[in-house]
Amino acid sequence: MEEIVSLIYNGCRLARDLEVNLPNLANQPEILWNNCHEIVRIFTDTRDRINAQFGGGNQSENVGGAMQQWLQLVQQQEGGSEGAVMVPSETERWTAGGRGEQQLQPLDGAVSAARGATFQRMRRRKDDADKRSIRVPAPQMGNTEIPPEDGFTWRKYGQKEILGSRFPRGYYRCTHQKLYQCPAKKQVQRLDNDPFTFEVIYRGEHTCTGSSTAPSMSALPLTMNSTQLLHTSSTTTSLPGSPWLSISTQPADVDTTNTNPFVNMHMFGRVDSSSGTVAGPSTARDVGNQYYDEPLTEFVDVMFNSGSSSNSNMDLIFSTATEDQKWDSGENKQD
DNA sequence: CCGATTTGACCCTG
DNA sequence: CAGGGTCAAATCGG
Repeated sequence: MEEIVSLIYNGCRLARDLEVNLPNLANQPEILWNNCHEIVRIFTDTRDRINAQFGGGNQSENVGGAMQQWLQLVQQQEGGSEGAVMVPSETERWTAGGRGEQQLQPLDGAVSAARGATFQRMRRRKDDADKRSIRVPAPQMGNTEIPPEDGFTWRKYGQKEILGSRFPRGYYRCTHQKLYQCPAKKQVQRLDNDPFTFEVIYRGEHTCTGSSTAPSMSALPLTMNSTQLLHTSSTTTSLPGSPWLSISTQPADVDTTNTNPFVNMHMFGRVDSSSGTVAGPSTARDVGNQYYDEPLTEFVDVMFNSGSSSNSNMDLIFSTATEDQKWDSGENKQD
């Protein structure tokens, strides 16, 4: 067991080092490739060991179940210590940077007559209380054009050139809007002065997450700074949370009474409620407040939950070399 | 065939 | 009236 923990720890450390050194390695693809390979190798090895140790099969479900059991044990050992298992409700998390909710309103006749719609579309403007603005770094490898994943599936319904902005703004709504009347929407736009950063404005809250067919995972952190981000996504849909995942390998970040380094893996979120200026992509942003830790259980859910998504999350986390290559080849989908 | 994306037009807000 | 948000037809892709 300790061996596995050590492996994971090493992998995380390597990933972090790689991220820190990314700017220096940008024009040294071979080193970059080797580093990525090493990380993948470690995690693949870890997966195999976990499979061997926890229950015979080699499928990711086994890993997930066993891991969850193990984590429950760990958490029991931790006792009810503060910060260990407190799961903020989804609503609390989603409203961290703002408040209010959004309901469909009955329309007045004129609009529906013109549009043949049954409900008047919601139109709220800038000072909308329901608006949460965050900034997330764009992926620095692979396709840097796509907005980062946040664990939900979004459907794009519009794109507009914005006056004074170099980049268009994309409009997304929750894929389950129709099915569950989920009012969640988001706008994604690159920052003019920092093309490696997306500004994402969330409106409305997800009402679809309680359903068994809706994404089973709960909302992930709204944002984090670039040094905490592991970029893995190369698609625009349904990678449940992985790029938002941040694994801290620095015990100082969390409760140092933990003796198990793996227990120090948390997810961090930071709500950007300000609209401060933005530094470059590799600089820590000075806009934050309100750090909060995601509990380990939730992290594991994200990693191992085999529930709703067609993708095996385990496969995502412990991607093989072939998956790896998608990172490099998955780019250039854009206009 | 069905769901997602694109894109021009429509319409509301400031 | 300008700019921004949304609709919906056309198109794309699995």
